[in-house]
Amino acid sequence: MRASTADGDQESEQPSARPARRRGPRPAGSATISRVAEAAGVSRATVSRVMNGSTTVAAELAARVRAAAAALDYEPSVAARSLALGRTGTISLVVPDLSNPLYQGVLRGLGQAAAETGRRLLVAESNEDPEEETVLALEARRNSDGLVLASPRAPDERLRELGARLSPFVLVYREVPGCGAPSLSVDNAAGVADLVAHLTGLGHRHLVYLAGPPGSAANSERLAALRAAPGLTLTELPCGSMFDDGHAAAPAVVECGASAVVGFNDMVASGALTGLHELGVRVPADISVTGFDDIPFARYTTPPLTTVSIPKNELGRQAWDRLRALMEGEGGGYDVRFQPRLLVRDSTGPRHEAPRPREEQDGLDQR
Amino acid sequence: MRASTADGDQESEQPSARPARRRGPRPAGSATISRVAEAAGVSRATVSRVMNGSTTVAAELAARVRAAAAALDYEPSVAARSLALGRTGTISLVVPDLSNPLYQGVLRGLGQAAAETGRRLLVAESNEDPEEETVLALEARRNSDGLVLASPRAPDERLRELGARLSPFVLVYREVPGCGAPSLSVDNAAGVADLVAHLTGLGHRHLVYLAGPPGSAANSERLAALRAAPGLTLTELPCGSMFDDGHAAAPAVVECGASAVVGFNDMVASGALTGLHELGVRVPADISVTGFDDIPFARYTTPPLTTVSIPKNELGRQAWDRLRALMEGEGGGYDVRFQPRLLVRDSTGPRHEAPRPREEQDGLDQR
DNA sequence: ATGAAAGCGCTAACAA
DNA sequence: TTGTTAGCGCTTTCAT
Repeated sequence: MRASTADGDQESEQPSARPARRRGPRPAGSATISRVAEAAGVSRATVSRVMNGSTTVAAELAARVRAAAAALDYEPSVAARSLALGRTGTISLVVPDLSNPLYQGVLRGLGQAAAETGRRLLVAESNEDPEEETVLALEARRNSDGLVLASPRAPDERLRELGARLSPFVLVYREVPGCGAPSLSVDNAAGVADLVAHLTGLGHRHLVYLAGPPGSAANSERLAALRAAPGLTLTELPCGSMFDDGHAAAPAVVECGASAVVGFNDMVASGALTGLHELGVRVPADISVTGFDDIPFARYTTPPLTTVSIPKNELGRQAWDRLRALMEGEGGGYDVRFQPRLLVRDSTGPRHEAPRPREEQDGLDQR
Repeated sequence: MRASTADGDQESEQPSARPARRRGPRPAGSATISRVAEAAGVSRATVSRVMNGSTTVAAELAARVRAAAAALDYEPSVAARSLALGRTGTISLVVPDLSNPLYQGVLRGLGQAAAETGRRLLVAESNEDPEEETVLALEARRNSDGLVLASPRAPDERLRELGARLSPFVLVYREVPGCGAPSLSVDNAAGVADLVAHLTGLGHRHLVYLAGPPGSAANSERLAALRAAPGLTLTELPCGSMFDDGHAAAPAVVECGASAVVGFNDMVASGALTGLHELGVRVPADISVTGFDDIPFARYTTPPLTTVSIPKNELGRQAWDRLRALMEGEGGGYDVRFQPRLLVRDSTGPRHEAPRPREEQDGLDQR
């Protein structure tokens, strides 16, 4: 009689057709440490020592063990080691959205840094659901020795109450004082200040901000910094975070009479670039455009986008450093805020005397 | 006296300064199944049954167990379960380069699909090193129950000899008959055929192909399909796979007199678009341009790029389906080749009578 | 329906 | 230097 598990019925009478589901943990009939010990005529402890590079093993024995291991294709069981050692050799990353270049950057940086010390990386994506994020974080944490969490929207409160169970972990793109994790974030205000200095240096006095999603902390910070800039006329246009949002905003941009547009991020700025182009507005001759983030795409827009570069990969690498320190019981609980770097490309230029064929050359400018 | 394990000597006399490295697997003083059993006054077996949703437990007992578990913040040890069960609940993905949209797509698709069944995903990146890829694959495989491998450059030979140790695994973007893994790939020839049909339908008879890296299988297939197209004049230009490669090729493109350019991929095509623009050549009025892959960026070039879309996410999702089938001992070892889909956007148009101000209106066209 | 007991494969005191 | 002996925390026959 066939096994009565939910198997799906194949051809009836061929007991050897399928790979015969085993029960034990070992991949195939793969060797265990005991078998190697037996084959080499030593104890399991000795095999363990050899496999872990302990120097206190006689050369002759070590050689015998290695030979036996090789002969048997022995590979230590990761699960068994994890259980005995109390650590998995894996860390995890949870992010809202893997299609976002911001998170892709930290994924790469983190992955590479962790790989250099032989750690594996578990990744999970929450699809922008903050609740899901915390659940995933917990889950991920249980499966690894440490966590890097990018959770831009989960309430501070929640993170604080979860802190203990998530630890050791580090936060990226965000600061949550009192949650028990160091945080690696970006100084948006500084980035905006650089942008503003660049733009005013080019003679621009009236800027229009293409605002990001209202819930976004990055947006709030960038907006606040913009508002705080002295001697500037600022028009704020609700926009979004996607290309199409920026594209749709183009008419309003020319309408408002600003000589430079500051996009919430590079996608929005690129969209604006395209929209402006379609409207016959020349960039940067008629109007300047800036982005934020420096996504890979930004170098290839027409014209290439002036933007503020944030060290995405570096954030990931450093997240690993911090996490490792934490896992090893070192300190390292302080926060750091990365200073972004202005990248001047071709989408910004000097403010033209008569920006565009518009009647209201109003008195907003100060010269 | 302090534990004499290799601890690194810090300040001597402050036993409580650092978090006191424990030895056991449990995160903090977290509860074990034994403690829960004790608290609930039942055996560990019963706790296990309750935690795993066995129905054969008296309601009253189950409730008591659940209460105890909750009170103690009990969370089963993943490592212990893995060891006892012989599986980890994790699968892994190894790719050459996480910054490549092709692999990002499968990462997302695979991750989401696996998450839906509660599996975790381990990812590793080889930085384009084929040798490293196989090492990572082995490594990854040992840490998980199954593997999805994108290894465009590792020799067939190597993959075949590793097959047994990698299994169960599935190959993406590649076919390696006899290696023991089903493969999910893309029908490049069909994609090219669609492209050619589209282009010839618009009157183009002379195409220029911006070739990808010589080692790339995708390039060979696309090129072969192009060569096989009847009634066409084909110019082949060595190019590459990056934006700058395409950009640099622009002069040669106009030089060769073709009325349409077929880029190896979207990056190259975008670069060509930009280069052509700089040379004052209008697209698609003067010349048509096509890409391949449909990366996110392709929608936003100017003009938006006509390209061949390959189902990147779907590849990932299906990879999961196949892998699951394999892990469960079902069949599913057959290969599938995805049919790409032509996406006509604005970078292609009818061949103009007098394409560009060039003297040699040679007799290559047939009408 | 429940419990006792035997592992899963490895590591690390401790003894020798 | 090497082996012995306990576990690490969970699952699962096998009895009851």
